[in-house]
Amino acid sequence: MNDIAHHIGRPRRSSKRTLEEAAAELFLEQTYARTTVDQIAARAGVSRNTFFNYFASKSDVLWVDFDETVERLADELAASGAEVAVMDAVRDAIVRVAASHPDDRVPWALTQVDLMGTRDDLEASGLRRFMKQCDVLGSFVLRRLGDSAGAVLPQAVAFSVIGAAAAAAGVWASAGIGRRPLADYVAEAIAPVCAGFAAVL
Amino acid sequence: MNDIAHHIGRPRRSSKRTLEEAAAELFLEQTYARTTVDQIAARAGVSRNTFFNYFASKSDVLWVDFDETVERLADELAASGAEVAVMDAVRDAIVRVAASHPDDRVPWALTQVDLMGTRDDLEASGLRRFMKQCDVLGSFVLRRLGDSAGAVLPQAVAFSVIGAAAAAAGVWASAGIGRRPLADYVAEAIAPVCAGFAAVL
DNA sequence: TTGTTTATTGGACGCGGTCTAATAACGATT
DNA sequence: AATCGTTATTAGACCGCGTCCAATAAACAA
Repeated sequence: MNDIAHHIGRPRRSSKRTLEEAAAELFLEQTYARTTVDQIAARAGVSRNTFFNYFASKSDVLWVDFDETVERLADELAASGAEVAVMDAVRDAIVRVAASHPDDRVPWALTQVDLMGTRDDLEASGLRRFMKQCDVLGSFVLRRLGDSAGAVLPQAVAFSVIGAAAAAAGVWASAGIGRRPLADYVAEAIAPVCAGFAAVL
Repeated sequence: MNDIAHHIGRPRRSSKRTLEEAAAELFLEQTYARTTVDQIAARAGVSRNTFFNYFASKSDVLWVDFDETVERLADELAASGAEVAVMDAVRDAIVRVAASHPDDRVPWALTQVDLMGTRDDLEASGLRRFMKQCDVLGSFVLRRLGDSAGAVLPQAVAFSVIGAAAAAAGVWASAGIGRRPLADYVAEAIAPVCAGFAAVL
């Protein structure tokens, strides 16, 4: 994952960051849809196949910032003690993850959605990440509650809380310069959801 | 949209239903991922281009049932009177839409997700529908609340409620034979979310 | 020098999706 | 019956994403 520590074998010629920056330039010039993988690779000075060596798909380059911060959700959840109520643990973990996101890094995916009507693979990559977070959160809630809550509620918690957080991220991204920190938006969005579930769990 | 009433021009040789049934057979035989558009068209007795004449994309064939029922959400929302509280209107509208769904029709999209790890375009089509419902619901909440609720809450309502409903649909789909009606799952999932927002709006 | 490991590269392929132009099948008009 | 307008189907070409494989290049180690 890191760019350092390659003691053996041929050294890397490029990096995720390099490719992301090359892609970012092209996205600004001609939008995401009109930018081909060949162009990104060419501007980064590597071949097309090398691009796929760093990213599994073209759209993955839109989510590097997002992926880096949201990877920590599982850790934050695991770090919560069993004495704190489930929904409080959920809310605090998500807000902490949001707070750890650098204020100036807006994932490209969120800006390009507004720019043009959300292309296919962009949506694919978005839902993949959405579902992944739901998996993480849903299994946590299921562990904490056991079978007592039935099959629906844990899933409902996961989908609605992550959904509210996604909505907050969207508003945050489109708020432009002068926006408040991401964690503020997220906290406002998920607090009612968590409160609602806390009342029935 | 309907298959009838083509008084002028060349009559249609196929229909969405025909193509969907041809696709369903192939999906059962070899899963969604391993089925090509050419195969679907061939089994339905038409050319590949004709398929795209009925569906905008391969994955759209997975959602015909879903699309048909969920198209009514906007109407249900519009039919609600201004005297009923916002979140009550939202909850009732969604439950009514869910109740109108025939119990035996499980959208292919929901079954194929379990079957194999959710292919790209399947996810793309899923998020497209998710976002569309969020648009419908979000603009309704915005109309009802005006600017008083800020920018985040209406979006948060839309995303979390639709998210909860999607979770319910997923549980419903994977519950197999003997499951309760879809509306039961949906009502259980979205009630806490609606209650949570009702407390702060 | 030789071997090992890893990264890069080129080339080919399949598939989804778009586009255009040609054609086929209908009703209506003359 | 011949013609016209309308709509559906079709063939064909094209682009771009993503995958696969074999060849090569660049490092280190023995």
